[in-house]
Amino acid sequence: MLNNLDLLDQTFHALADPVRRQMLERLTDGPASVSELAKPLPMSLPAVMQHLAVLEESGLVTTKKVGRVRTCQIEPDALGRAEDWINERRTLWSQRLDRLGDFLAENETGGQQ
Amino acid sequence: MLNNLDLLDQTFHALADPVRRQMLERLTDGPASVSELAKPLPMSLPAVMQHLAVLEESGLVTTKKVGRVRTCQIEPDALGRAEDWINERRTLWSQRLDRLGDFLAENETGGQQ
DNA sequence: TAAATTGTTAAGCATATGCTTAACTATCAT
DNA sequence: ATGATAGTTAAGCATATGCTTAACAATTTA
Repeated sequence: MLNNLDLLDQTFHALADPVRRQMLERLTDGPASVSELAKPLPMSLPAVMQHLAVLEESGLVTTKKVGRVRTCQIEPDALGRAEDWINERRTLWSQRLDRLGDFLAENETGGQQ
Repeated sequence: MLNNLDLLDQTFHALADPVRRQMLERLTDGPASVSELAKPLPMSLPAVMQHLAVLEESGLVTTKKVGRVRTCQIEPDALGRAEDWINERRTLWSQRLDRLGDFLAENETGGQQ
């Protein structure tokens, strides 16, 4: 539980917007320029740049400018942070439900209220 | 890609706040009342209720009121939605990186720029 | 060099978020 | 019935988000 938490905040926040998820899905097919990312989106270029900034701050995407073109690509490790938190919770939650199931089974002799 | 997406938005948004994650972590240990959830949090009860509302809307938490006490519990399946999206992306992303690695290896004969 | 392409910055604006306090309701205990 | 407990609702407020349009800058390309 480090300052790591702020990055988790930013990662989940970045993922919470369908436009940003769409951008990530596009980048799954390979690197893209800002304009390419913007093309399918129903908004101005500056708006796309702002979404891109959120993705960069979260670490989910990195970019590099060459000439006048900025190329964007995904950063798989960043997604790992969110994945780890969720997987850990899921494990604990299902364990808890299992124990609850056992408890209910053990007390099934009488009757359910 | 159904209306499912709105729920994904809500789920990731719910997870993007450290207070809400803390509430979820508390609920991992078992059901709790609203007051119990609020006790460790440095904010008013109404503020906690608002966070709870976000968690409920996302489906991550369900509640039930008995007498004057509202009991809250986690809903593992809801977390599965976020987990699935992330896991799918991670798989695709690492496949892409593998292909990229292969490509780089194949062209390693000459030299890297 | 002039024009087109690609991206960036700044300002403004409407709405959403995350809190607060105050007032209120419902239930339980005495 | 009185008071304490648990939760709820409403209003207000500061800040953050998600866009927009209007300049502006840096590269190509012609």
